Amino acid sequence: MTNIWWIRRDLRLNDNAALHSALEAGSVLPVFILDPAFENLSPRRKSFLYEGLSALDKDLRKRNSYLVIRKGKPIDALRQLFDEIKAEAIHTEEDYTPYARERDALIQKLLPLKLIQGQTVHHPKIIRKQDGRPYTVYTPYSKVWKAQLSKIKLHPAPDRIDSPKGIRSEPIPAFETNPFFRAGEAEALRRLKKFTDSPISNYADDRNRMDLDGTSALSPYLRFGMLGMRQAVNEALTAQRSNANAKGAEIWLNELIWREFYIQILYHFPHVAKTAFNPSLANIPWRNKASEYEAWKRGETGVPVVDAAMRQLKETGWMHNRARMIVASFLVKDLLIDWRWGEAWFMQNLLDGDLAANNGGWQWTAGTGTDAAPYFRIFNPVLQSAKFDPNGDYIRKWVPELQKINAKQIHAPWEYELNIAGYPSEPIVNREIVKDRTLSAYNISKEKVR
DNA sequence: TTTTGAGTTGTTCGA
DNA sequence: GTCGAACAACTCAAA
Repeated sequence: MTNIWWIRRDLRLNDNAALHSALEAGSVLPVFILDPAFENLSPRRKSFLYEGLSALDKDLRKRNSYLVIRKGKPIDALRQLFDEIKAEAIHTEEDYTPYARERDALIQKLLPLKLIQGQTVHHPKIIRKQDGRPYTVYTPYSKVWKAQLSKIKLHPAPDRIDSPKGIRSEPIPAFETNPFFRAGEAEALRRLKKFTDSPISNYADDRNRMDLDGTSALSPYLRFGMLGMRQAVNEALTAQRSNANAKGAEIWLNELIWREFYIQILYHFPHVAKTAFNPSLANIPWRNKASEYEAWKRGETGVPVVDAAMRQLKETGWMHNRARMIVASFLVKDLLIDWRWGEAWFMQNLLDGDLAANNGGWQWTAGTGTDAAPYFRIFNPVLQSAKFDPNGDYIRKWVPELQKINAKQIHAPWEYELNIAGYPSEPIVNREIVKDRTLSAYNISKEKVR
């Protein structure tokens, strides 16, 4: 009997729990469904997915199998396919977003759908406080997460996958290769090795430097499961045992745990997808000036580090983590634009756009999220720029208009009478008014609830 | 129930 | 240039 391996966010053969489960049951048909819900993703992001599917198909063909693509609502496509091949069951990696949970619950009523845990190390419902409620603070959560970690034994990629022949498949949609991020499992593993070979040793310091390749840049691969979370954690644990890498590995492991923390937050508090986690900050009177939002999206705010980061996003589909915080703080605190506007833009454009992590990050910056937002957490983009891009190399790379500006002047060119062709002479907002304006808007929301 | 210690990622100011 | 303190008040988690 044939079992369907329904691929969603696990485009890999190594350590794939759903594939493993399907293989134990018999012959396996790998299936990916092009859901109309993908339509509003950026072309770059869709390309990353399609290239990933193409890479997966090639890997499957080396193992006597192939990828079947179907289009439409998953429930319809699966019922059709299920009848067509007289399948025994559908095995799939459990996904925890509200959309996925609703979709899968509906399908489970009609078809034998087996949800296999694999997206996270710990299932989001496992880690709880003594009183049984989920954690809402990262540090105690992470301690328990680590304490409950047992030895990770990875499932190797299967040598051979036997699949029924000749099942109809849609073609993989055309895609453009992204020179900054090639998709696929082989590329993910290459990057993982490259990162743990070297940058991880300086990760503690360099991960914040926008001008260096100090981060793992694995997020797009983790997002689509071209690399599994367990594989990444396993590497972090291995690196922790080496003297040179121990500190960096510990910090990297914590970053990985942040991923699971936010997956868990979304799982237990699905309202965060729509509104503030903290109810007292759900009624901030945003300014929401559309022209400023557009300038932010285009990278034309007149603040070099913000513009560089926004252009990096547009050109590559990825943004350095430090830069994400800076542009988010600028949109929310300096322009007083609803964090959900920024969240939506990131979601559309980031290759790694993931509801849980993206929402968690935005709510954190906005101060509406799980940790209490100290009033003083308003980033000064000029200071951040000077600190984390000291020579201005990151800015020059993405904002060609500033190519000739020196390291001293590049962070705040408006302070020098430079007259730069094609670049705003002043930032779109005067920072002197920002702090008061933002704090009073936040206080209005707090008072409404009180 | 009460108490206690702690909480990712900053900025500004003055010594 | 460097350093430490102040910036508020609140909620969470555990004892």
